[in-house]
Amino acid sequence: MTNPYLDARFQPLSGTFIMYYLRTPRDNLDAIRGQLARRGGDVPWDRLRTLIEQRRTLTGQAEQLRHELKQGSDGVAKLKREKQSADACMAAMKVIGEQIKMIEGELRNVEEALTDLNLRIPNLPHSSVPIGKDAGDNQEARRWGSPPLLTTPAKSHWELGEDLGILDFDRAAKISGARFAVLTGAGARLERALINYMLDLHTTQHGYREVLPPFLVNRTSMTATGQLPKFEEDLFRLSDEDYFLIPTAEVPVTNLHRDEILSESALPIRYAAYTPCFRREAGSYGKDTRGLIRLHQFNKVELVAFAKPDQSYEELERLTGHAEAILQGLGLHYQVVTLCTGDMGFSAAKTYDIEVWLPSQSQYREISSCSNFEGFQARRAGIRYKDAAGKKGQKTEFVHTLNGSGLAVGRTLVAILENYQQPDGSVTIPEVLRHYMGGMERIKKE
RNA sequence: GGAGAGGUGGCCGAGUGGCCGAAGGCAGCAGUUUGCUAAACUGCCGUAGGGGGAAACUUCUACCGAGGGUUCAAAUCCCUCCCUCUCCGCCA
Repeated sequence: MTNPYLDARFQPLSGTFIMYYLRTPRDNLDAIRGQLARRGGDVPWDRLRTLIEQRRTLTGQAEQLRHELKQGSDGVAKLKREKQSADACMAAMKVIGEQIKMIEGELRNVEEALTDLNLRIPNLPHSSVPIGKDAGDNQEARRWGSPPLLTTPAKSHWELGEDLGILDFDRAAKISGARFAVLTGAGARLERALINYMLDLHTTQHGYREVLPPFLVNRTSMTATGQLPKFEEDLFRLSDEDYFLIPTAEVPVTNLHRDEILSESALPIRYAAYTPCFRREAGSYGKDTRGLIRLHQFNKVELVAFAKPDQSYEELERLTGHAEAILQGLGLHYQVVTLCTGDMGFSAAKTYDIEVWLPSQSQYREISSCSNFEGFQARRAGIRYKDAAGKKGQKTEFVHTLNGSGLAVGRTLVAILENYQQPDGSVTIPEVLRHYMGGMERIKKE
């Protein structure tokens, strides 16, 4: 049995990951089982338990034998130095060596099975997360602003955009296919203005360091943040190389510190990154087929944070607030909801979604998702921290990782078109964006 | 794509089969000393897992890019892969 996630073509996941992950379930398998039951899902607990037992037994045997081998080999060296015959000892050690190989073979099989299984177990929800089975059980946390007062029936963003000549879906379909869009003229510039506005606000007002990462990443990175092994069908992958197009900047940016030990004084570390995002959208046939809401490629400014465990929930509130600040600056009405256990993503311990008001649909649509992953990604990625001074007794611990969209740029553009539409079909540009638009105040038909 | 050189602890850098978890140096930490931030000296100073101990600590195992192999014994020998650097080609 081969495990592609430990494939030697790429850096395998660190030993740290494997050991920790195997250990936790053993210590409190039942507690974890209980917590996990709240999010539904299926974990083969008996098989897990058996594998853990097997691993423990085999590891003990292997260590004992290796110890004997080491002693014996040292004995051989000593005998040879004293010009005595070591043949008997060498023969005995050869037997032990063979036993070790056998046991290590079994151990490898058990560890691969265990690793693969562990990688497919979702994160435990935080105690403050409401229990529920789907989006209907999410809880509204707060609302900001109010819907715009439109004097005419609200047009959809694709009608507005196509009428204004700034959105072109037909040509996008010709060049690429369904679920792609072309922005032109003031539309392209508005998208770029939004990216700049968001990055500028986060880097100058909110304390984030800007990052421009690769958009293609390897399998190990995808596994570390939790997209793999379970969700490969959601990703675009190159056929000739084992590279994946990132579905979010969370992947490259979180992996920035993979297999590193950060100094405690450096925390929290905050990054803001603009990247395009690529998603297969498998299984979403028929949903949001028109417009910019659900595309195979879209732009996003992502916020990523690494925090000490005792500060990560404070950080989640702060990060969510930073995403909200963008919407407030743009004057867009939104609500924040706390996702219930059944609606949360695989890797998250707690998630807030920010949903912006879309007049044409008379509903709130997700524009940001802010999550605390606690140690889930950090364990998979081997991201730890330690006191800078390296004082005695200072334990290296896993950091908590967080991230959130700040914001999804395409959907923000949608919200602006729809919320700022005028009776004549033009669109007013929010104040804060005007200097990024060369002073333009309104998008009119060209 | 072609040719070559390399990957050792936070960093630099020794180490071509056993006495090597790894010399030495730098940085860091603790302390001593000199009437000041500078210097000298001494000690400590990787990660993970298991056992023992209240703890300081101790003991076992693994790790010298990754994986496999040879051997009683591998940082050291062999194979595969990944990565980095230099030169040529190509290209933004």
